[in-house]
Amino acid sequence: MAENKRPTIVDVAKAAGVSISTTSNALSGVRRVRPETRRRVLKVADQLGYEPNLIARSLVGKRSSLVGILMPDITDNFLTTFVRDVERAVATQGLGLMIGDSGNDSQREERYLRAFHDRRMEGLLIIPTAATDLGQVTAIAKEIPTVVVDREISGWTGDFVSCDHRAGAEMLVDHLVSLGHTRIAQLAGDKALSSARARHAATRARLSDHGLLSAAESFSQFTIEDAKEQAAEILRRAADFTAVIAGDDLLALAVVGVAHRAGISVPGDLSVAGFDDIPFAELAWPALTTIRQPVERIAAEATRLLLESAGGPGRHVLLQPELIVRDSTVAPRDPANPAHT
Amino acid sequence: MAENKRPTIVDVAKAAGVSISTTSNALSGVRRVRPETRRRVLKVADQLGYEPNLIARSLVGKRSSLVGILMPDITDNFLTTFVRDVERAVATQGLGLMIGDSGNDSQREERYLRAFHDRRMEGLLIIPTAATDLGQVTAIAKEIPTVVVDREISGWTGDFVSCDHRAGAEMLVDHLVSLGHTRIAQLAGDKALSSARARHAATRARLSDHGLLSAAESFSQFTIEDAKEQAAEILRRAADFTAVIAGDDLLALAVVGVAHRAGISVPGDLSVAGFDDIPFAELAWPALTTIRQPVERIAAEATRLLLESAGGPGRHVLLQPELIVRDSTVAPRDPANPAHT
DNA sequence: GTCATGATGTAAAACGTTTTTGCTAAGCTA
DNA sequence: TAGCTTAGCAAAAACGTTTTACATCATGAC
Repeated sequence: MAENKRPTIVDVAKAAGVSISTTSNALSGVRRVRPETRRRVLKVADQLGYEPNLIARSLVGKRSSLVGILMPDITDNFLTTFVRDVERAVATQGLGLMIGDSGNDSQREERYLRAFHDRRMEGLLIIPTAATDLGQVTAIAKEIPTVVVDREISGWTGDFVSCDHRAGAEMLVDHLVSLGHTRIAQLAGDKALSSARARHAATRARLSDHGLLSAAESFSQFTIEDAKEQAAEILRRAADFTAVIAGDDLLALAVVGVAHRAGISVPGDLSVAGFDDIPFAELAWPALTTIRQPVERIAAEATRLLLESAGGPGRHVLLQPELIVRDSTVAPRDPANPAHT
Repeated sequence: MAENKRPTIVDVAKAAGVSISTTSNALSGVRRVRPETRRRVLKVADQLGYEPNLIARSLVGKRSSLVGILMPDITDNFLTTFVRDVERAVATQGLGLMIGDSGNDSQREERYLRAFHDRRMEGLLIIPTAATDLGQVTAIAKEIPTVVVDREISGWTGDFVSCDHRAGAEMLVDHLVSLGHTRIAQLAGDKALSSARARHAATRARLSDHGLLSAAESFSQFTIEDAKEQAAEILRRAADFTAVIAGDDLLALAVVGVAHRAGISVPGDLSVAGFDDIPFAELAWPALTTIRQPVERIAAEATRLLLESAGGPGRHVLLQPELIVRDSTVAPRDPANPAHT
């Protein structure tokens, strides 16, 4: 099988009767070559089926043309969409995307970070966990443009882009209050995550702006098991509320499911609102009122920062979310006397 | 910033007072060096913070240590899980995963295939679309170990791994029939996809084995919009069935939603079954009866084939799915006289 | 006629590894 | 003592590009 070795640039050069450098220039167009020569080289390259070796190019150019993304769980529907949009964004720049899913394991997180470093990634997108090693990230960020997305790493001074979680939480509270709800419970997300904390705190603060208190509060991981458990828990513990604000759509859907099973109808007896606007929010029954994160813009901004790589002080980009009102939130039947008790 | 250039192996060699080759050998352990020398090299490398450049290593070793995965839509929950499991599997081999999401666009599919080829991937996993270019894939497969997953490309003679769609469909039919259903409709997936076709044909055949005919049949893309539309359509067109077998969980969930909105209760008036067992199947209300694909094993087998790369005739691996009975399927109220008409 | 200039091309260096080959000294056999 | 193996290390080739530094020649300005 010696004959089907891939042709290299020297094969092309030989066949075209010119030097390697001329071949390179003819192919890349970085320097002028005589049109006739150029045509000949191109033709020969085509005939031979020459394809430049990107690895060799990377070595000399010091550009791997690869960006890496590190995240705790790609099956989280928000992250899935984000990955898709990032991939689309970097692809238009001729870059590839290498993914690292740590599964919330800090050891694997460290391994991926090291791997990204060794592979000389051109940029890194990091969706941190609570355990993300600030020191390691900061060290790597000195050599590789790095932007942290969605959640903060405490102490991080580099680029950061995220949706305005606070604003989203406020929209949700305002929406429910305007519908007439006064007893609102909160099933917040993992309090170890800055995004979940921000939503939780903002919800609470906005409630108090309206002169209200959380009717009940609970926290949950963003996993299906825990979501179901905590949803059941909050419905059991306190029953005198007419609406639930969930930390994300997964939690909201869990609340809906558990409520139904308990004979509480949504939205009749209980309004439920989520966060993220994952694809299933629209499909679910009832369709979920939620806050839509501008995922595509987050992806676009993140890759933009990556490629511009100012090097100056950390830039913070906060993107505005949008309230999507669907069927899971309605006015309470009788605010003073909820039906499901 | 000249001082924080990354140290190379020659820096280490100089600092340790040995040759480059000795340094390389001491580091990699591929050839014996005197223990004392080895220790010195290791110590110096550590002090300097030396990290080998994987790109250079790739160039000489002709191994990119990267595998690529090409798929039509990563936001499809089945594929998301698959990607996660593949990533985990290749990571244990020290390999990275580069993703390509074609968004069902054949032009982008071709571009990705070319990019994977140029980057000298060590292996390729392909989840094809109806438009996947057999010629291109076959050509690339001559140089890069390639395995096609989940759906067939007609004419493909290489490695292939998939769940046994036929068996899954049969389980579903048997399950519904054993519950007492005799009028079963089918909302099949995209008929351009071999997997969806296989499920559809097997469902039909098994029904006929039981002496039954499809009460209604319809096809849908695996997108939310079309799913909703086709679900509504099939419920409108014919109402004399007591169960629906959907092409996947997304479609099943769409049927559930549309049915509820139309005042048809699931599973009271209508049983619904899906396929894939995506995470939401369990969370939904009612929890979805479905066929669980052995995603993790599919991922494991696919990467195994990739790395073993027999080179012989194409190997076919068919993995057995599992019936997961949940709440969305029950015995029909009155088989002869469905309640929802 | 000389000299700068621009167009075109080549040779060689560089990128950072791994691997092959060669060299030296020491140990062993006969 | 000659010959042979082996351990340990070094030198250099190789991987396939891009880029830099020259070389050549024609052109036009003065």
